[in-house]
Amino acid sequence: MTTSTEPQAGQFILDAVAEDLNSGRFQYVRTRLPPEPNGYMHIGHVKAWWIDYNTAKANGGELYLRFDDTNPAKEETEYVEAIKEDTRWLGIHWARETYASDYFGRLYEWAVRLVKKGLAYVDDQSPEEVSAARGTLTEPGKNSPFRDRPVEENLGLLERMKHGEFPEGSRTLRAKIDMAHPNLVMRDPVMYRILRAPHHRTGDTWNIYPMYDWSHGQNDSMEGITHSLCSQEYVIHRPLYEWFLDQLGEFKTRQIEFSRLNVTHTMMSKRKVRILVEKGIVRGWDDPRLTTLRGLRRRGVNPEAILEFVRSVGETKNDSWVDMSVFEAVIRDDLNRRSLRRMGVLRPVKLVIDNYPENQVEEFDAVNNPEDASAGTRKIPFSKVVYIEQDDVRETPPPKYFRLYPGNEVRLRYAYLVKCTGVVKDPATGAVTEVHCTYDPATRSGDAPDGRKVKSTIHWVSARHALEAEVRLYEQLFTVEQPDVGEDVETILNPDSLETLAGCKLEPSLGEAKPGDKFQFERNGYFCADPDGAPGKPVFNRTVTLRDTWAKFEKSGRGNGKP
RNA sequence: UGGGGAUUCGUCUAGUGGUAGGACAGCAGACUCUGGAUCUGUAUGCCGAGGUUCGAAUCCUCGAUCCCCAGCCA
Repeated sequence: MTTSTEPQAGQFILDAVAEDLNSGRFQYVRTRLPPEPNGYMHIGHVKAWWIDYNTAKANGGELYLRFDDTNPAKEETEYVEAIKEDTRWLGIHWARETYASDYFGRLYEWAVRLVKKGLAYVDDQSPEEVSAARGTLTEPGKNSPFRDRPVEENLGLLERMKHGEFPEGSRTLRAKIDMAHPNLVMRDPVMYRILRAPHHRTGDTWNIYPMYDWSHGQNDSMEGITHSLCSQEYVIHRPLYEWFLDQLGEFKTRQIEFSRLNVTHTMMSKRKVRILVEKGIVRGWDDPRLTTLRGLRRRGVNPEAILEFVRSVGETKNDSWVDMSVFEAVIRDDLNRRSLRRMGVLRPVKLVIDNYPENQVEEFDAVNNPEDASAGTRKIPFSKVVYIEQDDVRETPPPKYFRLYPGNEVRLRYAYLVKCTGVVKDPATGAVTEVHCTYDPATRSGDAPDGRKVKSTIHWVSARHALEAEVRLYEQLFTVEQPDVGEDVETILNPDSLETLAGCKLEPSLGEAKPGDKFQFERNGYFCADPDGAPGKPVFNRTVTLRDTWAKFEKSGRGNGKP
């Protein structure tokens, strides 16, 4: 990315890491991506992943990909593969792929050490009893009646829990810390619970599984992770992670927190995206209206743009909502530089050039990418009847409208100047069904010999050469800036988030587009071929529109003749 | 009401005792065979009140507001 060399916003993590290196606390840097394989990645994850990746890379360190698979009831191999694929697509490379479950055996030994030190105990209370005894935000909790069980008894019970002798939920192993601690996380947190679900990697080996709070920090320590970078919600867990490692006397990772990414008009949580998928509000986890990585990919967003976006919003501890327009601006910038230009008419109306020879066909050279001379040129065919956008014609033009209307002359891009001579309307609806014009043969791909100028250039596709296509236009899924998906999702959905256009007319070369190929349809926006298309029958997704000052002008009310 | 985190243009974000800067969004204009891109100009901000200081977004005091925590989720 051209902008990557600019000064970065939010460097406090890099500063902290540099401090640790200078002070000698660590001699190297190692970070980790800690996904739970229970769903697909979204753009919110990318911020965390970029920070982990960049922090390691900037310090000549390495990045581990560690799947947090401590809850077999929710996790599946399918998601492991999907996360790896998405991560590769992003261009993030990991040095090692590990799993929390790789350490189940060693973690159990560490737990036994804590039991032997009298710092953990088996609790026979039911989940309800544990909850009731936890106290509240303002009142201390009560000690479990099993809290002072002798070490030998705890050891025996823990062993029997592991061997599957007790039903789910009947017992837990808890750290013995302080039931009156003002930080609720420290009130004898559960370390192991009994779970009978088969694990996607360890099968039926285990009957007890570690809680995240018991597993995560220990895994970091075992892997020699120097910096555990995570979101703000884990600030209150840090004292617990440090307590475990202090009691164990093991390698101590430094945890640094930052705020998670929120983007307006979209929603990040896996749980809530699942609701949208299950309710059929979107067509799947890869619906182009979603900000999942698969959705963004299908929509036509390049991974480089996603990374540039999360880089550019910086890293702080502030709660924040980044405006979707910032993301769109980054997407446009990326696509503008690399997309091939093509002509595509989305809402076609026929333009008949009355003085053009009936069966004549000409070819014009068109520039593939004005931002990149090496992209070259192509030929586009021209004939007597072409399609133009309905929006490029008005029978009676509003103020400042420079396109086609009776008596006005415009340029057909790369072709001739044409002057509108009249429109044909459907008598029933009053809609313009055909437009007539005459062309000036002396203006072929150049200025008029008499030096006259036109104020507008419009795109077109030759009718007899046109390729028919379906085009899907997307807008924001939600009408509110900060959507919260609950039972009333319907009330905040944008009814126009998807508009499917059939019978769009594209220049013939687009027939060869393969799924994922991206183009700028001139004057319309950026489009990406969808896997639903077939050879000769393409389907395109609109990734993002071009900036459209005319649309803005018209929408503001100043372009429609109103004062 | 316990503990913890946070607060700089509309939105993100720099600034760490010496002219509050950038990006996006907005507005105005230039240029243009994409009303795109590009370029120029412009308005808007330090949560509040005291204090320290020649000088405070920055240091101190008091207050306000928002967010997180009462899963055998991560």
